[in-house]
Amino acid sequence: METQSVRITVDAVVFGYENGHISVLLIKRKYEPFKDKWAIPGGFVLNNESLEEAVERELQEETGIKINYLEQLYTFGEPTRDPRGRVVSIAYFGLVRPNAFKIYASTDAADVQWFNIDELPELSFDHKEILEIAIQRLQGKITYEPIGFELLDKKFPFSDLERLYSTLLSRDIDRRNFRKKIINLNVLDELDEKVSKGSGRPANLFQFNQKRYFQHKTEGIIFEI
Amino acid sequence: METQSVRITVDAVVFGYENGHISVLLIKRKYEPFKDKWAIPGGFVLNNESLEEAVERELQEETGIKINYLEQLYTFGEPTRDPRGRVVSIAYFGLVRPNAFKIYASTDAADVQWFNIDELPELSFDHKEILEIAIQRLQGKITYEPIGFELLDKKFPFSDLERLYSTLLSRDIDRRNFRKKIINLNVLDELDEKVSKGSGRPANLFQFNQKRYFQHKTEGIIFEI
DNA sequence: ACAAAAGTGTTTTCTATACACCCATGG
DNA sequence: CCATGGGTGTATAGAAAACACTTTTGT
Repeated sequence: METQSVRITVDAVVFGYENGHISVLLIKRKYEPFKDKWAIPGGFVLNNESLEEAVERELQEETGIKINYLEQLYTFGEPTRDPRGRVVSIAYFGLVRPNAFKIYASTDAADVQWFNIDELPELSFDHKEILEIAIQRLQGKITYEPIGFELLDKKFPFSDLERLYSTLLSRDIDRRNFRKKIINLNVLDELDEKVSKGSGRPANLFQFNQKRYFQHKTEGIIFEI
Repeated sequence: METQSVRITVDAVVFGYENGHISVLLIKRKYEPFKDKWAIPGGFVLNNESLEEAVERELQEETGIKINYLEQLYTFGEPTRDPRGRVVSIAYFGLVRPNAFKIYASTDAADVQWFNIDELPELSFDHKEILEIAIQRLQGKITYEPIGFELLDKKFPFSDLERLYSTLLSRDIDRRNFRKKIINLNVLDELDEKVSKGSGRPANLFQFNQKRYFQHKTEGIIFEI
C-alpha cells in the first residue's frame, strides 16, 4: 500500500438570520493558497482534539463567534481539492443567534464578514460546493427539525419565526395556518412579555421549549412544517 | 501547530434484503488490531483515489461484492477510536441487490458473512455505533427517497416491495393503500411478465423507472411513503 | 383618526385510513 | 376443489388550505 500523507481540516458553514435574510459567515484568507480570497472558516485538526473541538477552536480563532447549533455536514476528499496536497475536509453546519453578528477578524484571518446567501463572493477551494450543500441541508432540515429557533433570539415574536420560514423556504406562508400548526406542535411557551417594533400592535414573545420537544420526540411525535 | 499524523480510512455499511430480513455485510478481520473479530468492511484510502473509489476498492478486495447504491454516511474522528493512533474514518452506506448475496472472503479478510441486523456479533472499533447510525439512516431514508428498490431485483413483484417496507419500518402495511400510494407516485413501470412463487396467483412484475423519478424530483414532486 | 403590525375561526378540499371480497394458479 | 398469494374500490375521518376582519399600539 502506498504511504499516506493526508491532512485533515474542518470547515464550518455558519448561518445567521437578520432583518429578513439569511447570511453566511466568511473569512478573507490571510495566507496562501487563495490569499485574500473569501473562504469558509476552518483549519487543520490538531492531534488530540475531536473534530467538533477543532471546529469550535477554529471559529473562535478566526471569527470570535460563539456557535449555537452545530452538526456534521459532509466530508470532502477529492485528491485534488487543495493545491497543497491531499487534504480531506470534514465540513460542519452551524447556526448562530442574531447577537452573534458582532464579529471580528482575529489573528488567523485578514477579515471576517457576513454575506447574504444571495450575494456571495467568489470562494476558495471547493467552498462554493460546500456552501451549496449546506444551504440545501438548511432548507431541508428546518421542515422536520426545529432548528429554526436557533437562528432567532431566545425570546421572539411570532412574526419573526414566520418571516424566517418564509425566507428559508422562499414562499409565502399563511399567517393563520402557520401559527396554528406551530402552536399545535406544543413546543413554544408564550411569555408574558410584549415587544413593539416601532409601529403597529406590540407582539407577544415566545420561547422554544427544547425539553418539551425532546419529550415529544421520544414519544414519536415529530416536528414538521 | 502540532504536526499532524492522521490516517484516513473508509468503511462501508452494506445492507441487503432477502427472505424478509435485512442483512448487513461484515468481515472477520485477518490482522491486528481486533484480529478474528467481526468488522464493517473498509480500509485505508490511497494517495490518489477519491473516497468513493477507496470504498469500492476495499469492498472488492475484502468481499468481492458489487455495490448498487452508495452514499456517504458520517465521518468518525474521535482521537482514540483506533488503538493504532489517530484514524479518521469516513463511513459509507451501501445497498445491494439479492444476487450480491454470493460473497467470498477475499485476500484481505479471514471471512465474510451476511448478518441479520437483529442478530449482530460483537464488533471491532466503534463499528457498533457506525452500524446503528446506518440503520437509522436506512429507516429514515426509505420514507422520502426511493432507495428501497435498490435492495430488490430489478424486476420485482409488488409483494416484495411491500414486505421490504413492512420489514424496514417494522409495522404492518395495508396492502391496498400501499399499492395505491406507490402507483400514484408514478415511478414504477408495470411489465408484461409474471412470476409465480410456487403457490398462489402469479404476480405481475414491476420495475423502478429512475428517469421518471428524477423528472418528478426536478418538478418538485417528492417521493414519500 | 389613521397607519401598521398582531391576533384570531370557519368552511372547503384533499389526503390518509379502514376495510373484505374475488381472481389466478399449483397441487 | 382447496390452499395460497395476488389484485382491486369505496366510504369515513382527519388534516391542510383558503380566506378577512378586528385589535392594539404609535404618530
